[in-house]
Amino acid sequence: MSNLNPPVNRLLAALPKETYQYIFPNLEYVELHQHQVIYFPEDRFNYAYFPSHSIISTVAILENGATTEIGVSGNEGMVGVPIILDTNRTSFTAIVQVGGDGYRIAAPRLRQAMRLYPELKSLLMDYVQARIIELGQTAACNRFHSVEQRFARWLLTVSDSIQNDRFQLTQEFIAQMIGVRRSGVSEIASKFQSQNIIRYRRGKIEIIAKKQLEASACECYRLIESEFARLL
Amino acid sequence: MSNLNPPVNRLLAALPKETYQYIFPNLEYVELHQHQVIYFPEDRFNYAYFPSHSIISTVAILENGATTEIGVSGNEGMVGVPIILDTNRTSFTAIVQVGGDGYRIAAPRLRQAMRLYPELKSLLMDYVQARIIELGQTAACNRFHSVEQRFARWLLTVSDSIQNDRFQLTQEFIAQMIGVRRSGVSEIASKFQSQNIIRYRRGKIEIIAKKQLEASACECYRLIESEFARLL
DNA sequence: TGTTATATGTTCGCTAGCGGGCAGATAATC
DNA sequence: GATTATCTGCCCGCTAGCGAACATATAACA
Repeated sequence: MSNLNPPVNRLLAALPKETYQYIFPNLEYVELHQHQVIYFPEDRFNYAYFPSHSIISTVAILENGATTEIGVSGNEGMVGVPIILDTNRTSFTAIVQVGGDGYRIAAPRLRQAMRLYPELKSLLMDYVQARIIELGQTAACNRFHSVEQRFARWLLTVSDSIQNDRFQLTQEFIAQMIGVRRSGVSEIASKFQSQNIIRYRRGKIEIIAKKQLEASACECYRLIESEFARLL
Repeated sequence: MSNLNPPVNRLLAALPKETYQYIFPNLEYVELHQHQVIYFPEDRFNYAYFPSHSIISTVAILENGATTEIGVSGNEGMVGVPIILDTNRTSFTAIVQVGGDGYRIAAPRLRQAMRLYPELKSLLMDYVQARIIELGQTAACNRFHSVEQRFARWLLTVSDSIQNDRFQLTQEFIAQMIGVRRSGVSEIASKFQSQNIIRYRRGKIEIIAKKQLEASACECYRLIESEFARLL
């Protein structure tokens, strides 16, 4: 499933060599399976996850069952912000969106490492700030941007996160991520396909014209993308 | 304008006495005027603000000028999360929503105090976590809940933040906060008024049936409210 | 190979909320 | 008191997206 190519985790890779070398032996390699739930609301956070070839989504689930994604963590990021903040609680759900592999580290170890290595701590704090900007922008995006814009943004984000133009995702799942009806996704997907922007077939999607997809996406894509790029 | 009654800032008041007594002399009393901008996107954060009798909103402004509130800071909270995270940057705008008074502290001093007093640091980290939950829930709320639900939620939140059932806000301003047309607010407001839930008149609003307003609000109100209550 | 489960295509009626504009009411100002 | 600015009420045509259902195509499996 996962080609064990260069990118381990770009966030960790942004650390100074010495720090990285301290951290690395503390990491445990893990396979992440699509739709696997990393944590439920109110769960304790025992581990922080650093995806390598995989994506973990953080989603909010409302009382009526409606869901929407509020954060994406690929190999440019991590899952477990509450650990960084030393709080251990959340009200969201984290679920593997694109299966693959990654690394995890026990919460106490990560905290200890943050105490020992100020660069790690400041990197992770910057990461939290980037996630906050992502969240705020997503709130506005959900309010004002069309399904087409959000779908385009989302495809681009996923593609960036795994650094691959192909991935496996059903329209049903995508619909839950952007918080719309499946048939809404279906309509836009077939539109994009007819414009030769994407190609897809039963859960396999390929982006073939990234530029045009960017033109269809809302400003949120660029803004958030640049926010994470700044970190790395 | 501001009745200098008990509540200074409930977040700070949640600190142990000794810590609070250290912090307090570092605070500068400030008047906050309605619509005053505390910071613009990309501004440096020179001060953290702790509202007393006032509310500061954090809003996202899109390229087309559309605005929506992504966080509310009354006397249960503060403005300047990036200072806590030691990052000093944001992409949002903070604006005084309800004028009154508050306290501010220079960013370096706050950081120094956080180093000296672990309780302060952990309180503020918990606060950041609460704000993150508020943000994520707001993102979902913006996606799924009706204008009526969001308006009701918003009125309740404002009322809680200043601990007062009356406040001064025009429909135009409210519309910008919840990200809808002014006439949308107008319609729901007159509906609530006819149901004897609120009373209003040219920018003065009064909640007269909080219970019923809660029934009209979405789950987000309770969830976020309990999140902040946990802190204090 | 036939059967079943899963993924996608498509349609239809419906409504919340938009954009925009105009009129009336109340405050503020001169 | 007269004038001007601000705030609210109301209305209309319009559309994006919903909910729900049904049909078809493809993959998985017995």
